[in-house]
Amino acid sequence: MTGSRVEQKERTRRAILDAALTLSQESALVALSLRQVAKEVGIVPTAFYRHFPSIDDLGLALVEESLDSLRSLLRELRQTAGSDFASIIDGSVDVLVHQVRTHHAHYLFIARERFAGPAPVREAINAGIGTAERELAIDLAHLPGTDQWSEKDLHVLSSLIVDSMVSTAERLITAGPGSPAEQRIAAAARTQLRMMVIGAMQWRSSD
Amino acid sequence: MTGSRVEQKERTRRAILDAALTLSQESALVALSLRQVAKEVGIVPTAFYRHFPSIDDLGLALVEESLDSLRSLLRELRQTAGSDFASIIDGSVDVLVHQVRTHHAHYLFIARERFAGPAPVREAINAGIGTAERELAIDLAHLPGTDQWSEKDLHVLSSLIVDSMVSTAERLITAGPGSPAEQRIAAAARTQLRMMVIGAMQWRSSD
DNA sequence: AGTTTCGGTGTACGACCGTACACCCAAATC
DNA sequence: GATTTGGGTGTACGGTCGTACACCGAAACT
Repeated sequence: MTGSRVEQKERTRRAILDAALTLSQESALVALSLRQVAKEVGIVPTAFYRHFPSIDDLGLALVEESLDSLRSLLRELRQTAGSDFASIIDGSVDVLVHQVRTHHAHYLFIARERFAGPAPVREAINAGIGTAERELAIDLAHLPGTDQWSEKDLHVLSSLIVDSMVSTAERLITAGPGSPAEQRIAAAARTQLRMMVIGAMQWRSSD
Repeated sequence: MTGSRVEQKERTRRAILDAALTLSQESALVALSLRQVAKEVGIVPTAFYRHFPSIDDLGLALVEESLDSLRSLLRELRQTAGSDFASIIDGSVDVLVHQVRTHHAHYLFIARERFAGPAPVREAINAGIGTAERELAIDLAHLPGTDQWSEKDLHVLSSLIVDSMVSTAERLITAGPGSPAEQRIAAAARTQLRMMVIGAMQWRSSD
């Protein structure tokens, strides 16, 4: 085993996080025991405390990690340029599908713990989604046609879009990466986004 | 204690279901122990088996009960008539808010267990939501303006609306019944539904 | 009236849980 | 080279878990 002491510690910490993420995929965070994680990692139960004060703190670290995936998704979405709405939508859905595929465990974790997790975990996740809605609202304000929208309406549209994306992500998770349903779900998400954009563009004029 | 033996048994069964629903509101179904439930009901742990073969079967019974609430919501929504779209939307959101208020525990249970519950529970819940989408699609087909929509597009719109309602319900749950946020969430839901309807009405003509 | 049925009781077992405590030993520090 | 540091070990404790088993007593049945 190579490496200095701090490298070794970091490696064990990572192993604990990975084991916890793997184990929490079947079942849930509340049903995760310190001893299960320790056994999976290959250390004795008490050694766990060298890295985390409690299982709850492990859970919180897992949320941070999963929210990192979410934030990278948002970053990638913002960079998804396109000449028209249609290509922006297509690109965004592609990004979503790809991200859910490559960070499947993280998004499954978020979906699971958003409502079922411990209170601090739930709050952290909902704060992350709230941030996504607020950032999207800012982006929407820079789009043509939303010049004289109220801030409230901007946020309502933003949360509508984010909700739809979250639902799509959840569907993608339960469908499983690479499944035949994946393409169907992606196609439906594109259509839904188009409908929403059309509705939004007509909004002020018919209000 | 009045009542025949079958009445008494039914009363205890109800007490078990109520206790389980109450206990599962903090934490989750997987973190629910037979002994906790028995203690809450006031019976000895082994007496539990006189009513359910296992905790999982209790969970399944709880899902059925919660899905009954969901079905009653759908029934009520279908009866929400109105002369125009605006009044149908307003009435529907009122029904949703009222249902989530009066059956708070059931909808919290559904939100929690939809992704975090045991596999049979998850499947039952998603089947219930799928049914809602299909029924809404049928209703949408009877509305003016959707004459020449494809079946697929009908279902895409239907799932968009249902997703939005589910998200609204989840928001209402976490906001808590009677909270100041409730009115804000309801108002946002109305706006979202209006945007979706506008988008849908323009759909074919711009496709 | 005698018998059966059955919801609820009480005890008991082994498995797993979190965690306190004393200990070991190699890397890091001096 | 002597000392300190700290990740990992092994044992041990009290608590909770699901569940098997024998038993009780009143309602239900014959």
